[in-house]
Amino acid sequence: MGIKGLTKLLNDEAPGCIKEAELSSYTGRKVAIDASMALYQFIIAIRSGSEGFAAQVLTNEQGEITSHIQGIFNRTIRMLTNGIKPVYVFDGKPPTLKSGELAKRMARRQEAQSKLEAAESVEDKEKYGKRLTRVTRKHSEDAMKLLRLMGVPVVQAPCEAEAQCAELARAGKVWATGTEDMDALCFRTPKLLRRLTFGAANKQPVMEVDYQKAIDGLGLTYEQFVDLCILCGCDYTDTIKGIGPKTALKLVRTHGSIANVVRSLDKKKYQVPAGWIKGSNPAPSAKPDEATEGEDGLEGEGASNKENSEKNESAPPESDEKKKAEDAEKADDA
DNA sequence: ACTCTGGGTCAAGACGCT
DNA sequence: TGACCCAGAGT
DNA sequence: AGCGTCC
Repeated sequence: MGIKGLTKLLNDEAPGCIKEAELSSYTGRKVAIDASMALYQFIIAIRSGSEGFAAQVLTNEQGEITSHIQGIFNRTIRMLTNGIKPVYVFDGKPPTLKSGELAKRMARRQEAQSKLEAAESVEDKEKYGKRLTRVTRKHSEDAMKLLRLMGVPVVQAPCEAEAQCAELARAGKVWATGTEDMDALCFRTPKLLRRLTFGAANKQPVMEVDYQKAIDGLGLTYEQFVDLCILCGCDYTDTIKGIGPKTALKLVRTHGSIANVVRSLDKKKYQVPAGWIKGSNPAPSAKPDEATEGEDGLEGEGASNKENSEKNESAPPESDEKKKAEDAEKADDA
């Protein structure tokens, strides 16, 4: 996923929305985390790197992967001891809008598959092996079980995890979304935290993005911001050749909406992909049942964040969210 | 000359001992 | 996937 | 900081 070049664009055009802070300044906060994303990173990264052989994931006696368990266990412990309260959100059914992108991924997957079979060198084998890595249903269930046993709240999202994270944040159930993926901003998470890790070799500070300051800084409404993201290139649509972040921002500012932008484009110069955005913008509303209500202005989260520390009521936030989402169908990979 | 896009690359966790 | 670098196209 | 280990 991800919006191509959004970080850089925000840095250039709305610098006020990004700030860096020490981990300690987040103690006491609840943070929603996209679990599938984390699991994927762990499975990619946690390997026994024997020299001369392709690095292997950790497994149990049955040959089942355990890297994700190592990873999520350590990280969660680390967060808890640092006073951060994670809420892990698991993906549900992928939105149908995304099917195009998913098909592309499948194609890339198969390409990697065949390249792996043809691979000679250790490096190639490793490279293509990693490219084949996926988070399966089983991995998610392992993680859920572990987290429940640890007493850490788990949420099953009806659809995309990032969307549910943002929704939890908007509802004040958590203070922020912790992710590397800027998509969460499109779902209006009031705060987005990047690099929320606690490695002993503490590399870089936490990066905090404020949603309200971001759209204010860009001078856009929420709808325009979504339009901008679509133009920049996201998971839901193809892009228009020749239009990147900079010009996309310029165009949206000038024309007000994506529909107007498309209308005013010189079609000879820019090829608009077939079947592109019709009239109204299809905001990636990823919560079929949940997010549609409560569309009204939910002010005050972004600006007056300091007071929110008291928002952490003693009860874990999972109870009602979970119920609603429990029956949602899950994506599974064959 | 400058700005931007696009296509390539690479790396991707966390611990504890030294 | 995202960050980065470099090449090339466009302004 | 670097490096081996985690299964």
